[in-house]
Amino acid sequence: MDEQQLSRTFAALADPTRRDLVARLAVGDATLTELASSYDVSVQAVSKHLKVLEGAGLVRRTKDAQRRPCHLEAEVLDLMTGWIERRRREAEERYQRLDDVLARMAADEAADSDPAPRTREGEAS
Amino acid sequence: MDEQQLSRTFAALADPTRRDLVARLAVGDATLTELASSYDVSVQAVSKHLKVLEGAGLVRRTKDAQRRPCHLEAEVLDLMTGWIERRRREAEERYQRLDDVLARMAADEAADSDPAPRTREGEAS
DNA sequence: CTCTTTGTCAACCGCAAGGTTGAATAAGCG
DNA sequence: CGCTTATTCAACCTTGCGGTTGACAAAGAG
Repeated sequence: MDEQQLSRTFAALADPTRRDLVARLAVGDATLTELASSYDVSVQAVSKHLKVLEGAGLVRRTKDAQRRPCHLEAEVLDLMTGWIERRRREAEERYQRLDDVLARMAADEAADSDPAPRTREGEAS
Repeated sequence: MDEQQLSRTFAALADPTRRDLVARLAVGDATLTELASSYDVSVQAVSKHLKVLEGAGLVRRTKDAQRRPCHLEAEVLDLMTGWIERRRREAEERYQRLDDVLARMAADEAADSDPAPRTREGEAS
């Protein structure tokens, strides 16, 4: 059910401006106008970006008079790295399994039953 | 300059179907129809998804007769984790710095009754 | 050669993303 | 109080995404 959370977080970081905002906030909190001054888009656009980051749980906006300092909520990033590392590990395991190599050879043999030159099934020439 | 690469990779994984495809391919290579059978969308839609993943460098399609096995290129994932971990570390460092706590206190004080609101570290690094 | 399997290409649709401008709200400042 | 600053809300526009259907290419299988 945190699939949505994952989607939102990945989508949030898919935008270069938003990534830059996160990078900027990783260093220190900042307000909208402070942040917006770094980009050539309107303040409203940056506000929207921040709202997206907020929706992804990556940013929390606190209240201070009429300005609203943004704070990076870095723990959410662990959700992503968790997901990624899992796939990474699975792929690694698979790569190292002997069964896999054998299965690959069998599959090749089934595909074209000739004495094939075995490197990897990849580059067809 | 691999900003684009990052954007493409994050965007690719922002879609739940695509994430599932990656998860599926992390376990083992598969063809289009094999993969498509798991989802309730058309084969063409899945093909598009694979093309996106391919564009992000996450998948490589090899040729085998009329079918095209898909293989996960897991190293690209490291690009993301690299970026993420960097921000994570920066945020962590910042959190642990004493200066930061002091600045926070000063900022709080500034909010209440303040003569010198210039305590925030700007865009130094 | 014909038929079936596997996958791609092309055109189209609905919708949300990212951007704009313009007006509105909220809170310190003179 | 009225003005300025900081932020948001609302309407609108253009693009791209994820999906569809329909036609087409390529390569085994009969």
